[in-house]
Amino acid sequence: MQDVRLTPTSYVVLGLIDQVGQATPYDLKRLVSISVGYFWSLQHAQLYSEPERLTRAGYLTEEREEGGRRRKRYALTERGREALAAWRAQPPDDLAELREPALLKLFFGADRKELATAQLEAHRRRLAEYEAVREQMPPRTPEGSRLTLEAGIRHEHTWIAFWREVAGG
Amino acid sequence: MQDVRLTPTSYVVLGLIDQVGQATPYDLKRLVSISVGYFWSLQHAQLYSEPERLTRAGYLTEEREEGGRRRKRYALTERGREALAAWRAQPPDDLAELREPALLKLFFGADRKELATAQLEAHRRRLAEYEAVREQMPPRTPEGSRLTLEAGIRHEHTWIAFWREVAGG
DNA sequence: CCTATCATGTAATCCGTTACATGATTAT
DNA sequence: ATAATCATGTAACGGATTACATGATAGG
Repeated sequence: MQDVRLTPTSYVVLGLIDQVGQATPYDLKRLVSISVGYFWSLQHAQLYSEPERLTRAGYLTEEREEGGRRRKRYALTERGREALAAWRAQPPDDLAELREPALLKLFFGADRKELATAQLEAHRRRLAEYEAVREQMPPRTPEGSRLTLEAGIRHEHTWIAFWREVAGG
Repeated sequence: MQDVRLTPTSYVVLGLIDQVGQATPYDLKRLVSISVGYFWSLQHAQLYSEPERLTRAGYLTEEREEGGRRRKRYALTERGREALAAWRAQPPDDLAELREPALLKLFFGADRKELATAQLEAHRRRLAEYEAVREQMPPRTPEGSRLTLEAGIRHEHTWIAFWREVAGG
């Protein structure tokens, strides 16, 4: 059993498997795309390699389906559950940075009007998607989903106001 | 001369060298820390490796100081200037994701009150820093700096409002 | 039927982070 | 003087992205 560093990716995998009990990499892919993927997306290839890593380190068990596609199906071990709980209870790490490519362009002298117009449209589209998701949220959606989506929506509003001013100035 | 993919890191290096004419890795480190570093920070080691990469691909020239520390000093080539201009003119890539670790914790069931309190304090501190920078901005600061800082400040406000409600609900 | 897209997975590459180092200044 | 921090750089590692592959399903 080998030591690995637990990254945010690790906790996404652990957290999702915790929510659903067990999952194949493809299950994880779909789960990510309808949940945390809105603010923290992952490449599908990582949903194959990351569970392997976590299994090597004793956080997950792996069992292969007999016959058919012989999928690998993962579940939490006790160690995995503990790691997840410890992470949840820890004070959060450093704050995220904006890391917005468009801001880099703005900083390095791109045409403001053009840039702002393109950004405005992209953010409006994204806001519309988020709002559509919110409308269709079933009644008993967990608070975590609801709140993270809410955070996303607010940031979209902030971006829209920002780029509108940049475009208009 | 070797092909390399140009990443955001590449454009930070190209953009900064474009602004100052020429720079050593250590110059770049300081430049980043007082400019784009507020929303797009880089490890100092990358400011050694990235210019090498860019030089291998013909975007920069490298010359070594004689004597002393024999620092490497980089400057843009024509190809580098063109690449930077092309990037500036391109429509922006995909929008950034929030990728906020605290949101992951919220999503996966961390204690809302505790989490929100910690985040509130961290964001308040960061907002104060940004505002201090804004106060001390010299008169003729380029619009790019001013606007990107403004974007940062607004997002901090958004976060503060969000976490305040999460804490209060 | 044939083609496009979805489902599912592995392998290779490489950028970014972390660890390691050491000479020069500054502070006490 | 000595410790601490700044200045400056290299090397190793590993997580994340990209490329490569192929069987299944659905649409036209």
